[in-house]
Amino acid sequence: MEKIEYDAKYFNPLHTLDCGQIFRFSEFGEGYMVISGDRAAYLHTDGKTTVAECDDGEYFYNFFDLARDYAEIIKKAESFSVPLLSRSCEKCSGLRLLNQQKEEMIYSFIISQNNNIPRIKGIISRICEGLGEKREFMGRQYYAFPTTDALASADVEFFRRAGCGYRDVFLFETSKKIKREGLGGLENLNTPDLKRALMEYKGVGAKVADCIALFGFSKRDSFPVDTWIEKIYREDFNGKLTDRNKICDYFTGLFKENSGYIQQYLFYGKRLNL
DNA sequence: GCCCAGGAGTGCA
DNA sequence: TGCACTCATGGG
Repeated sequence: MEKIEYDAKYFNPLHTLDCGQIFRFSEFGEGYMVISGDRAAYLHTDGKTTVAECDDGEYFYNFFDLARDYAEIIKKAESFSVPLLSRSCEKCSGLRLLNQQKEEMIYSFIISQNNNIPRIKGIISRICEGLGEKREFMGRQYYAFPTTDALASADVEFFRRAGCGYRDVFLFETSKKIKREGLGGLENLNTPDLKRALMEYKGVGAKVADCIALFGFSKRDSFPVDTWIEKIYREDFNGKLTDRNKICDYFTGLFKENSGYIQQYLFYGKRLNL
């Protein structure tokens, strides 16, 4: 077991896990058990130091984005002098963006469309239980995210039974496309090209593509626009546009390479009613 | 019963 | 291109 320690001011387990970027975690011990792909980690903090315990330290060091200097990002974010953003930076400075698994993000965010977070978590969990390998971590059982082949072997009814609703066909077709083509063609694309390529998947529109690019491909110049961001745009930026694509262009033009980080601070801050 | 949830596909003007 | 309609499902 490896142990990673980090200053809690810039690594808060709750804020990092609860902000809507990840759906596979649960309360465990004094903190949380976090699952990514087929790996697990135990994340906890005493308020001074945050600790991640895991079998693969290198993987989770990257997963938790620990090479990135968040003090720098927050300083930049506060320079925009947007009250909501500054309040969020102050209270949620420990929110880190995760570097997650590409395939897992594609499925997760297709499921997320027109859906709520508790239900999304339940659906993903049932898909993993149905098709993923059983594993154990620190005495607790969990299921790995299914392999490409396992997902492609499932029929439409499997996804329906997992509670996906009308998204069952999207997931079914996505599984076939990934098995057929792999994800290699999505490597080394710039963000606009990646976004276009992701939107070739059924059930992936602009917003979902931005989430996959941001969390799965570490494209921090992405800025997903959902119902909450629309609300923030109107109420906190006095914006008048209604077209989500144009709202996205507005924010990425403003925040540039820090768009993704700032989007999360805004999104989470608004949801916490800061 | 209603409305909403980290929206997107489809058809029609 | 723009816009309305529809799509399961669970929670408040």
